[in-house]
Amino acid sequence: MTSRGPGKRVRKAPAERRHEIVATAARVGLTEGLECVTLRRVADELGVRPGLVGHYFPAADALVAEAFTGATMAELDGLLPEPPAEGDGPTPAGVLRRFFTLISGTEFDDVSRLWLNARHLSRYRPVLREHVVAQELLWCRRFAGVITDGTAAGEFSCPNPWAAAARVLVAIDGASTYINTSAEHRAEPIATMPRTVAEAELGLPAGALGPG
Amino acid sequence: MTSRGPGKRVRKAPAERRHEIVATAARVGLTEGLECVTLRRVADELGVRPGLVGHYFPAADALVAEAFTGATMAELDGLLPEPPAEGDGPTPAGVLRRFFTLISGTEFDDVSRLWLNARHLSRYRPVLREHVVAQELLWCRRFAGVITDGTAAGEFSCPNPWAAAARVLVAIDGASTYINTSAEHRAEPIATMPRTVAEAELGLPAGALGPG
DNA sequence: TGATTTATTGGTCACGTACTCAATAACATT
DNA sequence: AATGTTATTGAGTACGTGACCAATAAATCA
Repeated sequence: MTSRGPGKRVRKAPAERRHEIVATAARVGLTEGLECVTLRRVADELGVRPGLVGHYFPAADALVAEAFTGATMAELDGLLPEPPAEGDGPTPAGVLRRFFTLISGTEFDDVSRLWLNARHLSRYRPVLREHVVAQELLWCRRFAGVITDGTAAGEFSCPNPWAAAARVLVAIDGASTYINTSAEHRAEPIATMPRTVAEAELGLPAGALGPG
Repeated sequence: MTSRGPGKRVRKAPAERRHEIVATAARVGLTEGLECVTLRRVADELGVRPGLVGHYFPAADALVAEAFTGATMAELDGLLPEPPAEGDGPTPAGVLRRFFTLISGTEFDDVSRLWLNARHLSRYRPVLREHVVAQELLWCRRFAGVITDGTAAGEFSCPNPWAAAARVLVAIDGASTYINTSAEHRAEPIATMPRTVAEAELGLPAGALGPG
C-alpha cells in the first residue's frame, strides 16, 4: 500500500501523524484483532519505522486502547447517531429499526469480534480496560437516550430507560458472543433475540421493530 | 509447590502424566487465562522441564484446547449434573433454581472469564475453536434436556426447549460478558436478567426460579 | 541565510514464546 | 542380572515482541 524507498523521509505535523497512526491502528484492530496492533505492524502499514510509532506511543498499551476507542466510536456514530440539537430528526422507533437492521448485517461481525477481543484483553491491560468501560457506558447512555426520547414522544412505554438499555445490550452482546464459534449452529433463535427483548422492554407488540 | 532437586527424575505412566499436565493446564487457564497456558508455565507448575510437556503436546494449541475443555466440562457437571439414568433425581425446577443460584456467586467469575477468553482466542486457534463449539453445544443440550424434562413433568410450558435454552444462554453469556469491564457499574439490571428470561421462556411466574 | 528544534531513522537490547533433537536415566521385561 | 524401551532432561534454534537511544534530516525560526 503505502510504500516509498528507504531513507526517504516524510515529515508531518505531529497531530496529523498521530491521527493517522491511530486510524491505522483502529483499522488493524477492527479487521485483524487488537493483538495485531503492534508498533511494527502499524509502522509497516504506514511505511514508517517502528521507532516512530514508539515515539508517539511510548507505551504500546495506549495505542491499543486508542485504536479500540477510535473504532467503536466511529461505529457508534454510524449506528446510533446523536440526535440533532433541535428540530426534527428521525423518530426514535425509526432510529431503533435502523439500528437493529444494521447490526443484523454481516458488516457488523467485525465489530462483534472487536468487542469480544477488547473485553477479554481488558483482563490484562488496564489502560484498555478504562477505554472499554467508557465505551460500554457511552453505548448504554446513547441507547437509553433514544428510549427516553421515544417514551417522551409516547412511542414507547418504559419505566427505566437506563436499565432497559442495559438489558437490550446484554441481549445484543450475548448474541454476538458466539461470532467466532457456534454462531451459525444456532443462528435462528439467537439472531432474533435482541430485537424481541427490545420490543418487550419498550412495551411494543412483537415485530414492531422488525424490518419493513 | 511441587519442587525437587535438579536432575532428579520422576518417571510416571504416560496416561497419568498426561492427565496431570491437562489438569494443571486447566487450572492455570481458569485462574490466569489461556494465554498463560504455555509449555514453560505448565512445566514450572509441575516441577518438570518444558520439553516434557512438549513431548506430550507437540503442538501447544492442543494443550490449550484440552485445558479449556477440562475446565468447562468439570464446571458443567457441577452446575447441571446429568440426571441419574432412572429413578428420582431433583425436580427440573429445583435443578434450575440451584443453577441460577450457583452462577450468581463470585466463584462463577473465573468461569465467565474463561469463556470470554476462549471465545476470543478461538478467532486465531482453530483447534481451540472446535473444542469451544463442542462445549457450547453441550451446555445448550444439557440445559435443553432439563427444560424437556420439566415440560414432560408439567412444571414448565415450553414449545421449543432447544431454542429456549439457546436464548437463556444468550442472556447468561451476555450478562457475563462485562466481567472484566463494566460489570459492577450496571450490576442490578444485568444480574437479574438471565433468571427473568428463563422464567419467561418456561412460562413461569416472575420469581419462580428465584432464591428461597 | 544561518541556527534551532524535533520528527524520523536505524540499530540494539532483553524477554518470552514454540519447537527440535541428541543424550540420559528410570522402569519393565526377559 | 542383563537388556530394551521410553519417559525425561538439557541445550539449542528461530521468531516476535516492547523498549531504548544516538544519529540524521526536514521544517521552522531568527
